[in-house]
Amino acid sequence: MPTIRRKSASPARGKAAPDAPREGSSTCPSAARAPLRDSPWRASRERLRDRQIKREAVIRAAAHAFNRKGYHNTSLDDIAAALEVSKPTVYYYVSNKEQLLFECFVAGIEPIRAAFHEARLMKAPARERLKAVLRHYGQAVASEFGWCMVRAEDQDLSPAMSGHIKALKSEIDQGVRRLLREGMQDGSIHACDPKMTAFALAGALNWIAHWYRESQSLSGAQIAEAFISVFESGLTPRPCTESAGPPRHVSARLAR
Amino acid sequence: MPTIRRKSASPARGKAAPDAPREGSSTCPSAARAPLRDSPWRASRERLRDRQIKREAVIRAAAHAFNRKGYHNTSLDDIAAALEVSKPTVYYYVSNKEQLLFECFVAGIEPIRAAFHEARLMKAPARERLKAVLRHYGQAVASEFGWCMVRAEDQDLSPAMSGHIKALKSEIDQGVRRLLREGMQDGSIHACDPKMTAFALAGALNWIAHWYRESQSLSGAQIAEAFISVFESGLTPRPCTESAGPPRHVSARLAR
DNA sequence: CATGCATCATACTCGTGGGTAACCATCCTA
DNA sequence: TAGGATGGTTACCCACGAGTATGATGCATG
Repeated sequence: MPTIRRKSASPARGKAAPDAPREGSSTCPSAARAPLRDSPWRASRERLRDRQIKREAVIRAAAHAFNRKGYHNTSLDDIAAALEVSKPTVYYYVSNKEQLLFECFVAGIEPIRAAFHEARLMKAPARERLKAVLRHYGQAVASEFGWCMVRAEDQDLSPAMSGHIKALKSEIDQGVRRLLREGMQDGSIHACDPKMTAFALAGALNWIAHWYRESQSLSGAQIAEAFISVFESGLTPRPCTESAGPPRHVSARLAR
Repeated sequence: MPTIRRKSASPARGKAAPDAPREGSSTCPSAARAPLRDSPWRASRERLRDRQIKREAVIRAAAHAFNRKGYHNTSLDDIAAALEVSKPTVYYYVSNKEQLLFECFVAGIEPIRAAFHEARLMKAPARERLKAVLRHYGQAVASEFGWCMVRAEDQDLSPAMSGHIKALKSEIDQGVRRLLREGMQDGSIHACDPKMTAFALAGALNWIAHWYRESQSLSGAQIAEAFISVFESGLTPRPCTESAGPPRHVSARLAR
């Protein structure tokens, strides 16, 4: 009964650099570049653009599937089926499942980075800038990529990817802390421990990804607004301020 | 990530029992029942208790592994190896992997339910009762079962288990909302949307499980305290401070 | 001693799913 | 019009891990 488990020396993994289709990734530079009506390379460029579109469709399909069934419960066959193509086609656009998750993560977190950038240009007390960021943050978490952004576990990723993701997350975290500190300095934010406060804010918003479904009656923006009003005023009633604010969260204009 | 098939690394694996982390765990049904010191069934009862202890050790080991590597990245072989037994031994104490997760979940959520029970006996404004609950909540999330409690995805579980878990989670959620409403009535809590506020509170606390590791300098209780103070007073400075206490956690550290 | 139960190990089965090899179709370019 | 890039398919490989069949061991009992 020779049923010894095959322990073939080193299976497969010999192929260094499987990095298949060299993808620029995350850049769509030559979009509205120049007309060049009938250059002989026009077709080539169009193909390239097509490819990018398809690639993004793959990413979105993956995000959708992860969103519904979780990373581990989603097979690449599922994703392929959702796109009505075969599995190798998916592999034609993305090198492996891990990268798929990573791309979803980046797609989710990018708007938040943009929000920080935008806030940096605002001329307003730090609390207002923080609020602006949190608004975008909440919407990002409620977006189709929210799940991937929030639930991408480092445990599921190679050390390299995990490192990238940690760095991006840390950037966001540090940005929130910085705004908190600035707010404490310009007097627009109550004295607090920036680290813990940032954790609390981010946690509450991140958690949206666990319960929010597109079908919900509230939009991501509305939820973000509601959360912000909670954070802003806190649970304790304010004795000598206008407490006449409407109780519902829909009162975006609660700003004092 | 090939799991090395370790063999023979455990010499004379006869007895010695696993770590056996003691800990009666609050469930000693027939403890103070009757003396019967030398009943012929005494041995039998002792075996039963031993079994219970071992079973709990399995659960703890599972929680530990899930905590570190995630549910899907933990094989039952891993858990067995951590206990220095074989896989069928694990199956001897628990029927399948799903149940293992479920048990961890219950172990994590039980203290929170207890906290609600306790709070119900308190004679204090609702805000104080809520704070008491949140304190326990935060500690539970930071506990060894926190991961399982918070990250047990319904996607990973059969509909039946998923239903149980959802029910338990909903119970907690409703409890928080109720306290919020009570607080709004007795005037100890600022007017707010109880649903959204409960989501924000639970989210912030749940998220602790994502970043907290036992090794951290802060204990679960300290973190819970810090969060509570954030929620309590909010970000906006209070003009006529009725002092919600000094700024907690003086670890200001403006470095970086 | 024999019987039965409790406990645990060895050694398997088997479905699933990530990833690949090989091959095919079409269009662009030389 | 050949030859290659591009985009896609079918059919496979195979590691992994959940779960199990079978049986060994030890201990209490009758």
